[in-house]
Amino acid sequence: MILTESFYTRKDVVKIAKELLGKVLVTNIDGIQTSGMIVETEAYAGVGDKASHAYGNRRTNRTEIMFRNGGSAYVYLCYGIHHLFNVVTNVQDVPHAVLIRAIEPLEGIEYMLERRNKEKLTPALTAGPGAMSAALGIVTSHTGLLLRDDAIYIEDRGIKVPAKDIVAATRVGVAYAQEDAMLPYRFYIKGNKYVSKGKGL
DNA sequence: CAAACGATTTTCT
DNA sequence: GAAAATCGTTTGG
Repeated sequence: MILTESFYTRKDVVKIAKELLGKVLVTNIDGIQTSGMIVETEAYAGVGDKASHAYGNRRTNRTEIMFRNGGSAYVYLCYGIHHLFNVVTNVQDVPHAVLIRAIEPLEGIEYMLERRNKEKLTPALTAGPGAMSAALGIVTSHTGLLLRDDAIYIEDRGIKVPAKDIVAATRVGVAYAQEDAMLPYRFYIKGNKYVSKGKGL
């Protein structure tokens, strides 16, 4: 079943990040359906989190999406090249989000390979936030879409991830966040090949 | 209005 | 292992 608004509007973004592991992210873009199981996420706890774009209640045109009610997509362009896909959580005016960092390809693998200009399936196809977005066809113009729309949604296919297979670690690429960079806000499925290497693990 | 920078990936040495 | 690619957002003048 497709996750409903009540899944996203809960207040514990760290818990949601953990629960998203094993869920299936589906995109329907340009008439092509592609999907993959989420194997790696990161929580961004809004106002009090220096690594978040919304730290200190910073409200700009770009971050406005995060202040919405949970269940929207927040797509951000990084380094002018990479489209990073986030899920907005919590209720209106609380800018929490979960960055989806990696998936294990399920459907439409041939189209993902084509989008990424690759010949054969390797973990590099979807391991990492920029790579994953490219494979699924996600771009910044999808920001603000509801995750209940046809274009992008997340569903529960009954995949259960045992608690012992969920690993908590520090987030990637947020060294500038000082003490908040030490928080165990990154979660991934132990042993899964499609988990990104990151930089400091 | 101009300048600096980044929740990354790829490629070259 | 190191550096480049590349542009929207943010911040300062």
